[in-house]
Amino acid sequence: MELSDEQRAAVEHIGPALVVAGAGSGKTRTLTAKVAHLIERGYVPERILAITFTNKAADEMKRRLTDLTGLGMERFPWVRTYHSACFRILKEHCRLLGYEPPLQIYSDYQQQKLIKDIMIRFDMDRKKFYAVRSAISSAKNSGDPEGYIDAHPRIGPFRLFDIYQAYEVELKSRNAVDFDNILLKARDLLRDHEAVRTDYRAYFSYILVDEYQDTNNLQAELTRLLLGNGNLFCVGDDWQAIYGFRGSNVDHFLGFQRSYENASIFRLEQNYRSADEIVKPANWLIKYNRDRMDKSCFSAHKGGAVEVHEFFSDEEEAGWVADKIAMLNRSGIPYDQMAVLYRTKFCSLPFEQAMRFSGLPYKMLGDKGFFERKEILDINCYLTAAVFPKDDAAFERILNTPKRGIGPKMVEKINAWRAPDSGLSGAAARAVSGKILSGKVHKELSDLLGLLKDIEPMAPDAAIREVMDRTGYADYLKQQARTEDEFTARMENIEQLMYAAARFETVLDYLEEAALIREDKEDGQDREAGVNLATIHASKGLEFHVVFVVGCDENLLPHWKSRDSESEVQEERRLMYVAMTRAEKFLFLTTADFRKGQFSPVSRFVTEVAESLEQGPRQND
DNA sequence: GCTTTCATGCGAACC
DNA sequence: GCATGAAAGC
Repeated sequence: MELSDEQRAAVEHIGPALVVAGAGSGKTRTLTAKVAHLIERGYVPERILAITFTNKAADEMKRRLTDLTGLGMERFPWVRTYHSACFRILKEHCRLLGYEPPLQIYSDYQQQKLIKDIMIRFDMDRKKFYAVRSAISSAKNSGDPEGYIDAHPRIGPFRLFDIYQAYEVELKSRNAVDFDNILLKARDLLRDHEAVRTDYRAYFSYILVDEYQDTNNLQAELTRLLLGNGNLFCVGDDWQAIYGFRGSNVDHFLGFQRSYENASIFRLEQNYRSADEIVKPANWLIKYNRDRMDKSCFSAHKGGAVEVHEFFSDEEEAGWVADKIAMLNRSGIPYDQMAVLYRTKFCSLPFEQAMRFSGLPYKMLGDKGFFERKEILDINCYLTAAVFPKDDAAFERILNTPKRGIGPKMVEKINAWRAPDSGLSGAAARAVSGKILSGKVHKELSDLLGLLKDIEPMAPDAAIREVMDRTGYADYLKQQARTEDEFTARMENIEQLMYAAARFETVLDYLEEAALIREDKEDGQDREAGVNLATIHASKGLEFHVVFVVGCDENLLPHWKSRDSESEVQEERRLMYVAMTRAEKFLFLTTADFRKGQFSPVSRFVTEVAESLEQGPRQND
């Protein structure tokens, strides 16, 4: 593999190191080369822990490693996300923390349901749901829930401590962990059980972490707990830290040398992606941030351009962007090499409309994850209910999906039959054997319970097929779908699910994997080429020939909620930086005076960028 | 008459 | 996707 001198120096260094890698500097390439290099030097691949930000990135890295080393994918069992690696560790030793295997992962759906139940118990306004969920999550990801709760004791008149505790007690009694608990409990395990810690420390010969700038407190602590010999290699770019809102803490990156004495710092400053005309104004912009490492990014590519355009309304802005895209496409740039990036999801609407109006193909990146789609959620709830009889959320969902004439009142009635320590499905079983229900409901319920019993020991793909056949799920989808296309798409999703599930031997194995994969979308091969519409967050790590950063209004980017805090404004500026550096050749920054019924001046970031454009050699039209 | 289903409007930050 | 109220079904 060809490497620059800077990349090579980082790859060949052994011992604690931080690689400060600018946008487009070949970060992933360096990381992969590093693992390959270690293997060449005799490190055992199975004992290398390489943490990636997403499952997709983990798969991509394994694929590259396979190409590079000739070893099979299975030789890299510890190329994983933090969540995936921690669950593996936690599962192994969960008895030490008082769990009874199998340990269940509560994904968003179950977590939501549980929090809502608890809020009803506390008689809280359901509008506070987001506040409750995010408080619980922040408390955990801070690494010190008690400390967090002391600092944020109340949600309205309610004590966060009481809600938090009620939620944790429920989770524990169901042998379940939510996503944040995967990290929190793994931390507790490694911190409090020396023997376990010593084992893992001895086992891992090298730890590598990608996107280290977006590490949260818990993840930083876990890294330290797992590190035995000081062989730590972290890669990232503090200028691109954009997940502070969900607990990421860039201080771990900035303070790396303080945390790891005698750590070496490597800088990758050459941008191989963007033209210098784009790199320069992006550098200029980021200089307005106070908290950042110094780095002088440059590019050897010339011939790019940055333009700023101001419009009266968002419709006008969107119309212009669509026209420009059509024009650029006529000049030979393929649609999928162009992207429209915006700060918040709702901004996409006028752009979608303009694209449709002009008949241009487009696709939305970071759309609903595969596992959050209704049909996938339904099927997975069937499997979950079969394997985890105590999972009320899953059972309640399938109880009346497809419609069986069992509504909320009937659920109440069934619930009255609940025995201590049994779930809703247990209550249903008692109601059936007690023969207290009307003919139709009795039959429907006993059929459902029979189905769950039958699929429990099956292979996952066979279980899915069985659910489809015996519930008439396809008919239900057909009747629900508004268009024929929607029906076909949903059925194709289920086909794909069956295909993916066939890789696993048991339903339990399959569910564990499915729960850990949240963000993976359908894979791109069968998607038609089109202009990419995405939030800036969703565009991280991607690159396009042409980029439009739209909605550069002072109330939108920076987001109005962030304006009062210096550190949040800095994060917004990094967001702008990420957006700009997605572009290879042409970058358009656009703004509208009037959007969604409100007036807003031009973003301060545009003003900052414009300063550098005036100094540069190139005039904008 | 009670329960479920259907129809409609409203709002959703980033994951 | 959720809340609401009207229509349909047991």
